[in-house]
Amino acid sequence: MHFNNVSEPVIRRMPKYYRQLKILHAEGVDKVSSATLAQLMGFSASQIRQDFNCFGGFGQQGYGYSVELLLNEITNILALNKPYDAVIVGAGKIGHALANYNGFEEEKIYVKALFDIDPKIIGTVQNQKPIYDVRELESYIKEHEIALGIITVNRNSAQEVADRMVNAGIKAIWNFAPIDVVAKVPVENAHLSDDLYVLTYRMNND
Amino acid sequence: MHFNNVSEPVIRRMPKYYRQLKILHAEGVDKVSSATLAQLMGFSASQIRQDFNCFGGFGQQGYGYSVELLLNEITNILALNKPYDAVIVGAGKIGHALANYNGFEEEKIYVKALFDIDPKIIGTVQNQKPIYDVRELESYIKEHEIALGIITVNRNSAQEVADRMVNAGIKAIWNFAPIDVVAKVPVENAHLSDDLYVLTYRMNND
DNA sequence: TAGATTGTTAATCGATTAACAATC
DNA sequence: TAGATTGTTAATCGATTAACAATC
Repeated sequence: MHFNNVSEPVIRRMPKYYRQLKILHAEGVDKVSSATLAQLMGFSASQIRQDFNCFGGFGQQGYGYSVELLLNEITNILALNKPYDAVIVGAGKIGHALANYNGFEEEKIYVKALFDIDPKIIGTVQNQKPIYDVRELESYIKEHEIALGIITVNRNSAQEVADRMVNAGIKAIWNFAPIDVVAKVPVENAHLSDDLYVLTYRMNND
Repeated sequence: MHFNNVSEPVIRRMPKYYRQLKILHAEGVDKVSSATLAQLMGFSASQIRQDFNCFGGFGQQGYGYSVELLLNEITNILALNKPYDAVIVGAGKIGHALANYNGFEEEKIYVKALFDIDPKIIGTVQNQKPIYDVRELESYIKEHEIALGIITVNRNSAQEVADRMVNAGIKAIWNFAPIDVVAKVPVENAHLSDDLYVLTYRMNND
């Protein structure tokens, strides 16, 4: 699959459709119209139809959309139909929280190992996840064909870690350090506190 | 301060300016032009000037922007010039990771307590943060005039916790449960995995 | 068939970029 | 003063919404 000319806002809405359709599917709903989905999600029906039609026509005139079929299509679009192995660099609180988040395995994203520089925790296993010396990062990524690199180190080391991940052949980076990491592979910079500042803004300006 | 008609995209860029200006300020830079900032941040100079002028004219023709003055203005706009007390409901891994995140106190956001339903941890203190019975949530919020409620429970309890927070007088909600929480106060739903799915999409479609 | 709802084109709306006069 | 850069208006671009023919 290769979709070109799909705009950023459309891509960002796809995970939201995915979540909503999983809920409908779990509830046993088997068809949904763009109008119903619009009401559930707070989008316009028109936008929903436009969005889906960026990837092909998944509906049926006069009927609507089959929840199961649409969910399958979106699963494929988001490439969540296959497993991904991941590593986390930075075995601090956030690293461990992510390592133990159950939602990942539900989507076949498997955190295989954590990496750190602290000799006190290197070599230990926490919640079935081994913690290795970060010096072994490149060889581990290569040997285990790790696709996803998760960065939970401090802001000073984040870019260096990203560079090393890319050199070792990682396919995408999810960065939680409060800095914009740059790489030639796809990157998502989480920037949690940006959302928090939007909250403080709204608390005082709404 | 009350700014109306500031569009969503502009609001979402303000934290990014804030971060960049803090860096420049820490580096001792004392003036910056929209062109320089544009280059640093990957925005257009025109957009930067438009954004700032939503809130007032902070620059000087022929000179540019004073880093310190601009940082102060944006700090005020984001209302980060005063302290906020916060509580976290859900003392699991993510709850603890957030409770111990140093970046908060840097912005005068103080996590005063965590709440949980697990009798095994209720009454304990972890990293200087007490864990209380969630039944005490409302009275604690009222008594300590807590402004910010952070939700790190599972998806089934998140909306109920949000409702209880609002009833107790909380001013804003930051939700990490994988569901859209709705409230009459400002809410940010983190939805971390949405970003992850954008990564899997891009891994396969770029 | 008639009713419903999609797929898709056209119209509108809003956000970004360009341009330039104001002015430091 | 001359050069630089803002603040702001106008032009462009892109995203959303409206409309409706196609069709199940």
